[in-house]
Amino acid sequence: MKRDSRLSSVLHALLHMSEQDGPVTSEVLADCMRTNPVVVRRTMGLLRKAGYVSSAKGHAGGWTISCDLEKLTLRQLHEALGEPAVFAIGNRTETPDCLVEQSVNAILDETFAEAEALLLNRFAAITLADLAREFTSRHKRYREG
Amino acid sequence: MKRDSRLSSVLHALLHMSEQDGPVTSEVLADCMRTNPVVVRRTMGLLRKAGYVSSAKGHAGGWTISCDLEKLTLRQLHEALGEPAVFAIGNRTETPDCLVEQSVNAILDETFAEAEALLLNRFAAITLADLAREFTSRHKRYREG
DNA sequence: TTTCATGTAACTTTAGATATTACGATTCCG
DNA sequence: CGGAATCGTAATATCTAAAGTTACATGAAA
Repeated sequence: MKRDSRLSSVLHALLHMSEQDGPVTSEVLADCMRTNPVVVRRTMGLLRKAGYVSSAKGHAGGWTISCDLEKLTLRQLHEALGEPAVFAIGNRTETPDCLVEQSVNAILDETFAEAEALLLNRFAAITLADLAREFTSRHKRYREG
Repeated sequence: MKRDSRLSSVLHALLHMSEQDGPVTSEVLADCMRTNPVVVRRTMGLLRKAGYVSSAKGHAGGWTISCDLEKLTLRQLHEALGEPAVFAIGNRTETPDCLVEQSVNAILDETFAEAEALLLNRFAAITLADLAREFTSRHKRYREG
């Protein structure tokens, strides 16, 4: 399976936007993320629907953050992206007739659910502002050698 | 992405084998798992390399469990399968030049690593014998209505 | 009214899992 | 021995979901 990298993408985009005064165009974001403007619009469009960014057409148009980065969490972004499947491992059949397979599914489902809950809780505890601070300190270390 | 369902498959296969006296052929396993005998051989072959099952050719050949199910854990099976990627979500680029993306990757990697560690610890705590008992009680409930 | 943007549908490409085909090697039975 | 049963495995095809691309419509600003 190809991995879904949209969460990673939007984090990258939001941080770049947060360092910018005016709106940032899809083309600029696409360039810095080495992808296509249409892909950027598609993905950022989901964040717009959730109210985290806004977009403007025409001259001096582009994307702008429209929420408080101290309050925006990775979990909210994951939800805005439609809560894509977290795991690349799963059951062969979701509703098997075979009782053996039902037992296997039951145990695996329970285990994956626990791990997913942990992940989502961690996501809920990380704000974009946290990420911005992590970047600032990384950038400082980089400048200092 | 298509999810990797081999762990689920081998658990299913091993439980069926454990209820059988003699060896079980790839064809029988394939039938009950609704897949192809070649797929069964390919996957079971990995367990054979790890020493958990053995295979015999010719008449009355097939697959046999060659370890103690009380000691065989889901984690060992996951390892025998080559430790496939656990997550369907990931970084856009693994070694980005962009410092912003490096920060994003660092935080995501850390978070995914925690969730993966939890999952693997849970896997290490579940034996095939546990699964067999879960099946027995499920089967009992089923027979009783 | 031209240019710069987004919005979005339709289609193509790509990566990875799974399935299939084909054939070789080995073992057992008669 | 000869044939059927069975695994071993390489090569190829299929399927699925993510990502990329093309095309064109819409709207805003100079």
